[in-house]
Amino acid sequence: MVASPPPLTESELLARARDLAGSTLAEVALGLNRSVPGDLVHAKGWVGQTLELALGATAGSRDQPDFEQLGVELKTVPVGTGGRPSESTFVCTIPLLDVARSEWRESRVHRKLARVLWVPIQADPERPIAERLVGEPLLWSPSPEQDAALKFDWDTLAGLIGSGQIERVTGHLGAVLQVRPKGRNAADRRWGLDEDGVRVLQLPRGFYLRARFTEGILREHYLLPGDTAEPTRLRGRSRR
DNA sequence: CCGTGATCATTC
DNA sequence: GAATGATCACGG
Repeated sequence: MVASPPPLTESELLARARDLAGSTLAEVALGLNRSVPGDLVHAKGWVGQTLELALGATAGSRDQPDFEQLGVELKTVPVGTGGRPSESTFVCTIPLLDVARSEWRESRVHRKLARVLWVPIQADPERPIAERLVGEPLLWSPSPEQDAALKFDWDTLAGLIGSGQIERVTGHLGAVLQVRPKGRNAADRRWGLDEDGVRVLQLPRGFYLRARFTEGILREHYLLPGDTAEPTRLRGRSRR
């Protein structure tokens, strides 16, 4: 068995994803003739790319939905103990030169998040990559409230960047959406605009969903622990 | 060369 | 510990 052909419908995609739920990453990789890295230091995208292959995603690195035919984006999300996301979720890079002229409804963020297949992946650091489990998938579109929250942050952040105030845009801004570096390293540069509209080289950045926002998405669909109070268990104690 | 797949690792 | 800023591999 090798990579799957693209699914023809959302139902088919969802069915495939459900079939993978409960498998270990080693089992998924074995079916694809893929080896499993011992750690992710030099393979940070390995989990996402493996699931893309297993589910028949087609877009590669192009600025298109992973499942082009369906307009669906695939996102694996690492979850720790308690099933809560342990990382933010990368959405897309920011087109520094023309973000000023774009609008929310036409933005990359809006397009990417219009339809997302979330696949939680068990990712306790202690657990070897091979033994991590694939979780139950969730096919999601933003609720009106979620869309409004995303738009609010996007308007703010894109507005700052578009007006050349990118230096003021740190990871601290945004309730649900944030901007963080997204490049080869801190020396990487892309063309952007300064406050006078002059082309200047800037650190490339991307939009990310805060883990708390993703947690809310998962919580709508799954019953996550933590809803019930777990008052002071282990509070104030250190390990070992 | 750039965007996508993300997680790492240093700083709060 | 959590969050921000930095980093790594790959495909087209």
